[in-house]
Amino acid sequence: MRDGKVAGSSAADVGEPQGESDFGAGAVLGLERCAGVEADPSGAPCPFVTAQQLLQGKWSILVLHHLADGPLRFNQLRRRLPQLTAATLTSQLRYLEGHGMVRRQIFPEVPPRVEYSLTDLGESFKPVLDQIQAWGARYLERRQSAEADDGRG
Amino acid sequence: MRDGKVAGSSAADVGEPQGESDFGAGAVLGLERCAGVEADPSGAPCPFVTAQQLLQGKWSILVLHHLADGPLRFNQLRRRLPQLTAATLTSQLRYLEGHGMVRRQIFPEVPPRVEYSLTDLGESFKPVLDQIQAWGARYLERRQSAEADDGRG
DNA sequence: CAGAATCCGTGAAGATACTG
DNA sequence: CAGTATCTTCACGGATTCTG
Repeated sequence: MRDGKVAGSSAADVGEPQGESDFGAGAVLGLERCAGVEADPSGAPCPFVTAQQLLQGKWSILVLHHLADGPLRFNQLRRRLPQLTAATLTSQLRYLEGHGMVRRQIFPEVPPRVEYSLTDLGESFKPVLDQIQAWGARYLERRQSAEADDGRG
Repeated sequence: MRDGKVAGSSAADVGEPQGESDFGAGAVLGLERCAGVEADPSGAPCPFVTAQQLLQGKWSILVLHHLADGPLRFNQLRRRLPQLTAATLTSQLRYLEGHGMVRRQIFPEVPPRVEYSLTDLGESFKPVLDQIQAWGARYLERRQSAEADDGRG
């Protein structure tokens, strides 16, 4: 659904760069019961399912990563993710915003300006990004080794 | 493609629970150039793109998480992920195996038995899972707070 | 500059039935 | 038990067009 019409729901539409009311918009991840994870039979939702739903997308990690460097404007993000079209970027941004990961600040200037930044919850995602980067590097190293050792049947 | 016919390609088909040749099967993530990430203009592939491609799926994280607890048989995994059909699980497993994350050991016993476990590379993913869990928990906490504070518009 | 609306292609995931 | 094969669906993401 995140692709359809949302029509300016949250308070970020008023036109002032406030910084609160990031969360609690009602749009939360569809937290299933972890599909039977044994780690927490108390009935609590599974963090992994939660994370999976957020990271499911093709760009979520990338967007969050770029935003982790600091606030960015719409087209700045586009520049960093050339393969991402405006429509998709908007969807991703709205999705992340709806989940309290990203904050949207509108500056009512003459040239319209909108800045995206990580919320507190989004900031808390940084360690994940950090580990992901570390793992990715390891993966790439392994790949190098595999290439160097390629053809040894 | 990971959904189509693979017809026993890797060496894990021979019938003995060996433990090498996990990697280097040739099937590696399509490492793009990070879509213009400024963090590494040297031309190296982006770890985030790599990770994103692996985590793209709907179940990858869950499967890896369960496997992180220790080796599991096919139906053990199915039991832990009831919503996952056999076909999809097979695809996921093959996908992860092809990327060197998961090892498949076939025990040529009378009741057919196959065990899945994390490879060394898969083990190296554990920190990511750990951080994901930590973040997920934080997200859920935030959600609780938001619910408790709901309606304050 | 920033975003909305719409249509469309792809492919991952699900259901079902069959195999060894 | 541990898959495999096929069909179908549908959400994701892309291209295009239009607005303020």
